[in-house]
Amino acid sequence: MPIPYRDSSDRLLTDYPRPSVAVDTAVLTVTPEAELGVLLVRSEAGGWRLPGTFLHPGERLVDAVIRALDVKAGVRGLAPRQLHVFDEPDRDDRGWVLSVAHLDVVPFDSLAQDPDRATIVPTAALEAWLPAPLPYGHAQIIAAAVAELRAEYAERPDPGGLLPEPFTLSSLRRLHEAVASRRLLPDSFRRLMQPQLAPTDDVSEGSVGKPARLFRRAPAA
Amino acid sequence: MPIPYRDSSDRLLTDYPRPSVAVDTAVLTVTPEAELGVLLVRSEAGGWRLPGTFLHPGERLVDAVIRALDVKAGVRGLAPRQLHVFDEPDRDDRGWVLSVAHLDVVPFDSLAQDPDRATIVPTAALEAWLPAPLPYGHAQIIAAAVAELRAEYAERPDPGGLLPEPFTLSSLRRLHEAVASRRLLPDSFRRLMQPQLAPTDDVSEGSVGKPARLFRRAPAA
DNA sequence: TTAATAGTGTCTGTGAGACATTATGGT
DNA sequence: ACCATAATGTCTCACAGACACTATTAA
Repeated sequence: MPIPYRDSSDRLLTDYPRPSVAVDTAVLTVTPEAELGVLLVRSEAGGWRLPGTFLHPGERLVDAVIRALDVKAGVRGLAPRQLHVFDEPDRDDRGWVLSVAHLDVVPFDSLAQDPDRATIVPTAALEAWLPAPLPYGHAQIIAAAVAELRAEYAERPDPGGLLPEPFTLSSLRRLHEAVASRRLLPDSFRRLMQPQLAPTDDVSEGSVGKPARLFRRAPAA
Repeated sequence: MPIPYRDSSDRLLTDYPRPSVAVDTAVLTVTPEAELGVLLVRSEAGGWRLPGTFLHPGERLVDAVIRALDVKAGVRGLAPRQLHVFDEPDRDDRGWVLSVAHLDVVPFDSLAQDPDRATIVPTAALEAWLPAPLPYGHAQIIAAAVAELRAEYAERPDPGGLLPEPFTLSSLRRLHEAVASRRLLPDSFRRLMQPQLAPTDDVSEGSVGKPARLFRRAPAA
């Protein structure tokens, strides 16, 4: 129960109108075609938008993100990160709505898509793919999410856990190249990442060329 | 006027209780003693806290920050940056309150302090200085603000505009040392910062030793 | 045997760190 | 003349980039 409280204007806290608070999430993944993609769902208006929902009473933002992805896109098992609050008063025609943008990373195979409800769009070709611009500044959110993801992948091996273990350095590098959407130097990549990986005694098999050693993500640091 | 809208649970948007949204700001500065300090104001309960306020209807978060600093601490002329949303449901005993943490940087001389209302506390000695822990997770906010400020000062010369122009490389380095709270190597500092500064034809005077060239912050990049 | 890929060794250029040397003011 | 500080020159070491060379498998 709120405790009565007067601010500097001597109005009760509960007197003020309050904004609705929504969460919108850019779910990023790497497609089998090695492209960085984002999950979009159909909006009520018929177009496409990022999955989102309104925050329920007493709910954590993270829990609202997980709930929205489960209900709207059938996605589970996530670790969302907060990006930014979008607060333009006129950004949403449903009223005064603040949106807290989030980023999440999910393996492509975990995104069992119902094509009528959800789809994965390559971030590089977002505008060309969409019939109409995304509402509510969602394009800004995707841009911020991609920038954040690239910053994380530039430092650590697959922090989003997109690659099933064990994996080779080559497959890890191809994943990172998809995230960065540019070629990475094999030498520099190996020097940066190999110390952060746990080696196994196994090697890859079934392909031409010398079999590659298999690694797992590092146990400690 | 909000447009009626039914979500997946078939409840009207306006049916849901909404959270109060507050802004809390860590105003950082460097004191004449070359310490990194944060502005605290007296709370209604008698202790100390970060200056903050509730978001008014239709107001931008940035404007709420500026209003709070003006009203509660007499500070003007700011460029706040958003840091993070704190959403623990029980963090505020006045009810369901989300707090959007902000960072701002202000020259020490612009903080005309009324000692009964506001004070500057060295961030390094925060816990030792305070009679009681800060409420509402404000210590977390300060830690995040200091980390963000240090990241910015590691890259660019005085992005917060704390130093009056023109200035010498030595005084700029002493400022950056105060922000980082560690010694910086003069050689590396000069090599990183001098290309980002605009030289003037003047030199410092009135001190012992060879006069130093004076610089201004870079015009472009 | 050849093609293809994995993995290693090594050369080079750049830049950080360290420090010596010169420049130029005040005392 | 001497001291203090600014400014410059240069040596060394670490590392990124580049590339040659070896290793190991499938076809």
